[in-house]
Amino acid sequence: MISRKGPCTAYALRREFTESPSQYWSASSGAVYPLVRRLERRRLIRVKRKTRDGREGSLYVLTAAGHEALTDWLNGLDATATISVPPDPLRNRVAFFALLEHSRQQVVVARAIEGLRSHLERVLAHTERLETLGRTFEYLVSDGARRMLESRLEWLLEVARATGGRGR
Amino acid sequence: MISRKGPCTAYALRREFTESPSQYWSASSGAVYPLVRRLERRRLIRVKRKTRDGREGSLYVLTAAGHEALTDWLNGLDATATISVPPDPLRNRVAFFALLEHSRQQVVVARAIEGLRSHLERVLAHTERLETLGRTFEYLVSDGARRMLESRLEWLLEVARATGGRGR
DNA sequence: ATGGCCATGTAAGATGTTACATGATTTA
DNA sequence: TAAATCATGTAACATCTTACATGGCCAT
Repeated sequence: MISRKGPCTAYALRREFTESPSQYWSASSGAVYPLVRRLERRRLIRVKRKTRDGREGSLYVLTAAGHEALTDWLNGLDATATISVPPDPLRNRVAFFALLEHSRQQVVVARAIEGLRSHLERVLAHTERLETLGRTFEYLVSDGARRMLESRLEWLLEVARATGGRGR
Repeated sequence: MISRKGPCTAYALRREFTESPSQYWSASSGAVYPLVRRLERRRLIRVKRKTRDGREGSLYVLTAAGHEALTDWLNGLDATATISVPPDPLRNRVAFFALLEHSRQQVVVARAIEGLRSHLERVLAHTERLETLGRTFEYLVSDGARRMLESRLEWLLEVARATGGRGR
């Protein structure tokens, strides 16, 4: 993120995390400020200069070692850990679904389908906006999220058939 | 897992994690033994009896509070955090792909596509085996993983078009 | 009877969460 | 100018990783 944004403060990074539509980034100050210090200690980033408002605070940039670590990470796109099935709290719960009463299964799956549909609508709108703006990689990322939601929705419909079909 | 397996030791739980095709479970002894203690301290599980081989070790079962926590968790299937886009290290890297040279982008994406294809074959075989065995929920979970891989593969092909189409 | 794996752990260090503290800046 | 918010943190606690320790079981 520092490489993409240029010189920025720890707080600016926090904002990126906070505003991300993805919920998997640790945006708390207790996570970000110590993280920035560790990156500095490991010489992957360095202070370019102090901020010029009255506050304590620094603008960080990547070091050469930081750039190298970044391209290494990007080149790991084809690593097995990157490629193999990502975790999914929805799939994870269904794995233990047999422990739930059958009637509850149907209720909860039906509600999840509704929730997924409305979430999908929002993501789709966002994806189309990025496409018309011509922001290629942002569009691709959003479209990846959209595809994942669609595939999960179809899958949930299959789950609903499997749990509903045997009922009563 | 304790509820599904019946009385079992911490080590038996470790085995389940280790053998899971998903790589997101912490199977190290340094994670599992302390976890079991915490669950016991919080009265979600309790010792049913000691093991009968010569070793120290206990068989654990759920308490009433543990059953309640489990069904609460399963009923959270439709919560927003459960439903919304799950994290994906592949998508995450593509989000920063503009920082990589164009020629590297193409190489790495092509390799990722190959890797995804072969991974998908293995998961597909596993899914079909579970279906013929009639193990409904295990089949559904595996099929969810398969669908996710397929949708990511199609998406990667789109990424390849987008990065390749603009190249020289 | 012994070497290798099974089973049960512990210790140190890394990282994240939650809650709090403190001063600067902005806004009503 | 008082209240709200911005910005920069710290502290305590929870959890996970990596590496190690220890003793039981089992096959040769």
